[in-house]
Amino acid sequence: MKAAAETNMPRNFNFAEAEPRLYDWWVGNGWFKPEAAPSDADPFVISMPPPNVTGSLHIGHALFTALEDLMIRYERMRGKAALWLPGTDHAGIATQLQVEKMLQDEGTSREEVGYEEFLHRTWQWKEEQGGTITRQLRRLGASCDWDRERFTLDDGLSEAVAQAFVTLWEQGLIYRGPRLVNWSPGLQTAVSDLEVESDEEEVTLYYFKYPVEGGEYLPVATTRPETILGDTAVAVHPDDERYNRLIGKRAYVPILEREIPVIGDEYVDMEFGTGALKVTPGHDFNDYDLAQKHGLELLNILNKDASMNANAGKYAGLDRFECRAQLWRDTNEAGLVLKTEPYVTRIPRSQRGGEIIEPLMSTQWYVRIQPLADKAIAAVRDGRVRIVPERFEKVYFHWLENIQDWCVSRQLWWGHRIPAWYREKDGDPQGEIYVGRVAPAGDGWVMEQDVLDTWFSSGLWPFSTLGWPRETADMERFYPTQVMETGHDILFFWVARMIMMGLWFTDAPPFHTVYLHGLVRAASGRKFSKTEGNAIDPLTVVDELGADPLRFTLITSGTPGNDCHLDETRLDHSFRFINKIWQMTSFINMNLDGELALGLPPTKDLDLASRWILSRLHRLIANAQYLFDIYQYGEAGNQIQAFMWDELAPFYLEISKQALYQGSAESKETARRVLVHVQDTCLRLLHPFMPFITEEAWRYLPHQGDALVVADWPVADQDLIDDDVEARMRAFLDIVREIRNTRGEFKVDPGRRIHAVAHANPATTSLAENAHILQRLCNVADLALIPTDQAPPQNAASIVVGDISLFLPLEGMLDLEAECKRLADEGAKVRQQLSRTAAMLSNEKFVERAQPAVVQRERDRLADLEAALAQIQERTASLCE
RNA sequence: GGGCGAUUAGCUCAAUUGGCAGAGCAUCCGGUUUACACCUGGAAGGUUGUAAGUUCGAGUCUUACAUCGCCCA
Repeated sequence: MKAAAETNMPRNFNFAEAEPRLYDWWVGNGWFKPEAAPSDADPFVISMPPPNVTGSLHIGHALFTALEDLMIRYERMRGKAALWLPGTDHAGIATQLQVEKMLQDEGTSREEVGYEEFLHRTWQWKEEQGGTITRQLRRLGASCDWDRERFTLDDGLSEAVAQAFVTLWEQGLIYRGPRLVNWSPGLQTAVSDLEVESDEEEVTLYYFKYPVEGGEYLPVATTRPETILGDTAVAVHPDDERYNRLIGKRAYVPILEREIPVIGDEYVDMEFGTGALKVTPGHDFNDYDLAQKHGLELLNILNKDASMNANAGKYAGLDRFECRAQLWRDTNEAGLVLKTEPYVTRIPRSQRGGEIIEPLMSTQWYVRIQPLADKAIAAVRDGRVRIVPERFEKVYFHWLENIQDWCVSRQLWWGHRIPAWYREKDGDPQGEIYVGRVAPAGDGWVMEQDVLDTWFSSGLWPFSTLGWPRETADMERFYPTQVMETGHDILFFWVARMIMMGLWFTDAPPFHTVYLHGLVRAASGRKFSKTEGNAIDPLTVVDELGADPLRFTLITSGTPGNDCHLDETRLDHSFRFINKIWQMTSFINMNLDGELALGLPPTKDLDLASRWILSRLHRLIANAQYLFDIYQYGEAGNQIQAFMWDELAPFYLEISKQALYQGSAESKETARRVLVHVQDTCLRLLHPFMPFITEEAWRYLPHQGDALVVADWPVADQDLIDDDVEARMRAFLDIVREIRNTRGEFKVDPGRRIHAVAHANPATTSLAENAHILQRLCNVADLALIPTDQAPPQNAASIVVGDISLFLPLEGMLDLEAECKRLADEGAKVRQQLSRTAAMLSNEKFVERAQPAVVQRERDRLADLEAALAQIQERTASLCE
């Protein structure tokens, strides 16, 4: 099989021109679709964790895109029917806020325009603005099957959500009822535990007297004085001798003078604060539990906007913080204030918006999650689902084992409306509840206003996107999927819920592997944020450097699961690597001559350097494969880069010039075939990392097949891996480095050709046969072999590497004194290494217990060092004594 | 309070079952030799956070401690 490459390769890679062109070409040929593979190919599926439809690309998106695209492109090249299914989620709160802001700018509001119009406007917004992020993913080269793109509010996915909800209801796993929830006063909706972030903040701790009957009082401390108004008990520890005589007596809520009991409970920590605890069951989760236990009254003092309600007496109507200030002044006037002091505690804030969340009684829908969690625990426990890195399994177990029922209702308009209807019964407008896919027959039914948590639909994503609950061909072929790749920060939000829902509804784990990446931070270690101005904008990088450097840098900058501090200088380096790849390809391309036979010549026809580079290459393939198998993509990328930049380019390409410029027709042909094989293989290995440059460069190498994107992934040929060849070549390259150093030391003009002389032995003979290596790499014109009994030239520098000893006649340049010092230094270095190696080998336990290969390696080294030392000593004797 | 991670060159990070600690950037010295100045030859830079332990051998395994970060309560 022969093939010719395209000619007239441009001097540089024009990424700005090539990236969109190649992307359209790939899409146009349908190569991103699983149907591009044979119909009997094994599927490999990743469902993209759907980015927020309101979002625009940030560095975290770029990282997940780089990683998922890498996996997909790799498996595609391995012949799988690769499907990367993209989409976005409707992001209930975020989207609603976006549209509400728009309405506000127009001088109107959600309430004013009404439900129907609001939804209309939101869909309109989604159609116009919602494609931003997916357009941006394309710029990164994401090889998604866009024909299968989904949105969580699509008809099909909405059907899946309704189906799931109704099923859970029928199974008795959904209930509705009044509970204390995390309430967002600004958004006026309940949010789940996961959407609340509690960080330590400096606040004030207020100490005051709680009046108790008989003129006594209990000292109590609180960070939220306004909640005093909702107190329904004061608690002390039964063993607390300071206070326990007061248990059973009546206390009086300050200002309101409402009567409440003093109770005893071991829950109270005697050491903490004053040792007495005010109990506010309506606005504190712990107090709520305590109240349940003691049958205490539950009092709500807040309106939905966190202003005080009628239960707050004269404070009704005040904002919660105004009330706090006012009440404290009044308490002071009443002579009940003890003191205030600064205090650090965790304040619950909304993940979106940052306002302080209030525990508030309200009626919500809940999923009884434990049965689902149990299945999800078992699936990871028994290995049906594997989490990479493994340590996150502990985090996963801990969360699922302590999981609370999931509040799934949200008081929003944008989202999946809960498929429930109410009808008046016995005077209660919600006396009768119906849950089902369609409205119940009969009059008087009113549909539930609340929508479901966005994450409820995300949990169904791996299968709802494939058509579930319908039995579609995609569902049949592509489910379960293979890998879920996402950030470790959303292990609970997405991954755990997907596993729970997947197991529950499809009886299969939705994927067999969870790969978690870390967070990308600025080099300073701070989290990226626009306000701090330390954000690296991926689109700016793509504009300036192209998508490939960004992708390569992101993947090679860290290790799985660990956060990484992105260093911008690495972006420049990756950019230069791309130029390097281009120039290497260009060199090969310009040395082609029409059609070239593909594949390698027989090994016996290859010279040492060619066998060396092929051995190195196939060792690299084997290493890369190993690293891919254990998800160490970053290290694989670094190794490929190191091979190309540090071995292929500076050594083999240079050496091959001998054949290309001065060789026979056969040796030219051989060199071309080796070069093309090596470069072609490197481009294949790099394609999942850097799709654009590799695809474009590949056109300029003779090849078979339509495109690199659908070319075969390299497989290591063990027969080409040759330890002896590598060892010999390594010695020769050491010689080269020594000669370069020596030339530098004696200030030999780099352009000046020099000669070398050596005593003939098998090693030097081999080197003499490969003298073109010395010519090309250190400008040594020839290597003359002399009989061992002939004295070497005196005015010469000595190069000693193992059993090879070379003399460089440097008449007029050699400084005898300097040369003797050099020899002495060299001798000292060798002696030092020699003593270290000798010490190891004289350790009986080492020889006895270390792996034989390790011992042998040390023995070989000892022999080499001894030979080198002998040469140095001999030379020193003849030259310097 | 519980759990997890990190601590390696000035900075950002690597290091495949334990086997002579590496790279990029920065620094210093040198090169416009026909693939590449988006290049290239060389140099310097380390008690791998501390202290013990296991082992012939520890950045890697064990224990304790310190500092930083994250998650959960």
